[in-house]
Amino acid sequence: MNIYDVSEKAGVSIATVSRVINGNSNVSEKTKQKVLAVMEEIGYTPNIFARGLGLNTMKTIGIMCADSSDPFLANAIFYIERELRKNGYDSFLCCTGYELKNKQNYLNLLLSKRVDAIILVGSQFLEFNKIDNQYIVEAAKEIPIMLINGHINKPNIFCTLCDDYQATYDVTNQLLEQGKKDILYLYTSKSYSGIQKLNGFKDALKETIQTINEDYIRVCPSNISEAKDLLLRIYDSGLHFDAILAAEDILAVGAIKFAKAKNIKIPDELSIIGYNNSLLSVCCEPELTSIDNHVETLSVTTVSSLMRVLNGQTVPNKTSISSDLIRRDTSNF
Amino acid sequence: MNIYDVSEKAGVSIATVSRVINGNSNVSEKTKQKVLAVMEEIGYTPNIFARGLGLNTMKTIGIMCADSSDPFLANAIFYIERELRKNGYDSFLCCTGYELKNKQNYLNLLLSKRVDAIILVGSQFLEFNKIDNQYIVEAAKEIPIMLINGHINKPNIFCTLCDDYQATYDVTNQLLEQGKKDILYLYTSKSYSGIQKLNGFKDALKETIQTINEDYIRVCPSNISEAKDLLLRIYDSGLHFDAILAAEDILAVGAIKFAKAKNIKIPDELSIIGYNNSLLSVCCEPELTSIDNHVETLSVTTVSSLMRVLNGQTVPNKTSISSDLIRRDTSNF
DNA sequence: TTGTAGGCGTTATCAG
DNA sequence: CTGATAACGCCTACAA
Repeated sequence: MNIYDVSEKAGVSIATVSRVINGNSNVSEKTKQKVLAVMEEIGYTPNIFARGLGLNTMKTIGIMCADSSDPFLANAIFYIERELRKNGYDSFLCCTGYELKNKQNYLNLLLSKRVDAIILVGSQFLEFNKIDNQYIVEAAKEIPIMLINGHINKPNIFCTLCDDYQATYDVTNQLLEQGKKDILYLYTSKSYSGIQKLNGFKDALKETIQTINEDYIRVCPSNISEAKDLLLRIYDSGLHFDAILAAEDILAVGAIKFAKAKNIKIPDELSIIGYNNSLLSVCCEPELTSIDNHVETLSVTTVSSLMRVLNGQTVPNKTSISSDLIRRDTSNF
Repeated sequence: MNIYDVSEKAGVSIATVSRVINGNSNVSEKTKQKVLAVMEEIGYTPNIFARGLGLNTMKTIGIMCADSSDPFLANAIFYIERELRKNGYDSFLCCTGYELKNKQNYLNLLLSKRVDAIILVGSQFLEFNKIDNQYIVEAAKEIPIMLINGHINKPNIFCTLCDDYQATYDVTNQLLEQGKKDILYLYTSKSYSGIQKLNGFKDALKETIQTINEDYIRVCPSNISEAKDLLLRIYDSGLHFDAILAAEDILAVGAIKFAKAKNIKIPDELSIIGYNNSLLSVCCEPELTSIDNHVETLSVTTVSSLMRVLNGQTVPNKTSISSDLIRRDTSNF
């Protein structure tokens, strides 16, 4: 079942068969049909390795994400994969986890598999320490690297991101306008977009209140009950807060659970804002006001940029998309 | 940067270099070190295509799932990918969507990529009509096919599944023992496991009540508000029910929303049971009693079976895992 | 329009 | 322990 078998059965040379396969050059309609018929008959499929060997491409894109069970990432993967396939590309998926060492290993692995490009999904790939991102810059010397929700301004790296800074900046201002005085900010990591979100919050605060009390800025693992417990502790410590801005929906759900436990009225006594507008936000009670960062648009844009890159067209280093606030029942606006 | 460059620099033949790469045969420690040093120096990486061409394997497994944004499937993918990598295998991911035609296309595509095996994740791959599954049987003539939550008894197909029948059978009995008389069953599809679940429910009912009223068995799209609306309509039509058994957590969440809307007390007036024990089940209020089908175990078992298959060991056609009921606040048990 | 032959980078089988 | 050399299956000049 290789090209020789086909050529023999069809009574032509392998070159002709190859031409037919690739819809290339000029082959007479008659021989073309004959070859096609034979291929159909013996169920021939081109060997991808042999093909790749000569062409050095497999029409395959590597996708890296920290954790495909994270709803945001899972959605992104779904859309990316779909778009890629529309363009005739397949994808290799790597779930790297959160450790730098593993991220580096997986990236090298992808490189060694000779993928045509790599998409890094999620800001988890931007380390706080710039030197730790060097491995990405190095990889970009070989193949294009696409970043979703991260930014590195280096050759052959292309970033698509949601304007997280503006999103938290705006919503914080809305909260302040409502008369909320003590906004608690909950986040899970100081990834690239984590920092953007935090800065948006801080800057809005600075403009109105001038000072920032670091007690109102808290880290928390990405887990409902941990978030609830943390808030319980903060509450019992006597710190007063009348709004919670969470960098992830799951933390906001934890906040709702906390309010239930303490019989605090949402949204009058406590407003809660989530981030990602994920399934969780309509699952909880009351339903969560959440910032929608447009995963689908982010994914589609990334892939279409990539296609342009692969076609040798020029693409900007950074493409930014604005986010929207989806109003539900945990806020007064 | 190929094997010739290395051999030249190291002053040995390519055969020796190849031996070093593969940690094969006997190479003198001295030459080995020399070769290793050169490889390091010029940053040599073996070309996977050339390797694949000779070996006709790429140490790569194809994974197919209908929709990676489905929480259950996303989790499964995460675990499978992790286990595969532990065993030195990479994975190709395909999100096929729900149409048969696409499933067939993707499977062929995977086949043409020369993957070493294919894992079909989720019972969405078992069509109601047996003939429609023939494409899977055909594929199994080429490479091993692993099924998660589906069953086909044919050569080279290996199935790992959760005992969904027993799960719904047991929980229905528990509901009946609690004195619940009118249990509404909500499901999204008559996939393989969909049928198992439904049969478990029906059989438990038959044993106790003898007759089954088909009005109590309803299809519903996998969507919170659609589930809620459907229940609202059923309720308004005057049909009485005091328990809801949902084939998916998301439908159960819709049921909770319905109860809230109508001010029905959970669990006393209405018990609700979900399925999958997903993140949703702890996100809603009250938290959902749900059947845990052990995604992780399912995934781990599948991969370890696959490894045995690839090593030529014998593996049973079917491996079944029991599920557990996770008791939370929407039931009285 | 068609065929021949060389090359892509490895691995494996022989000899030495 | 090491080195030639023949596959592996396809693509693509170049020739006819």
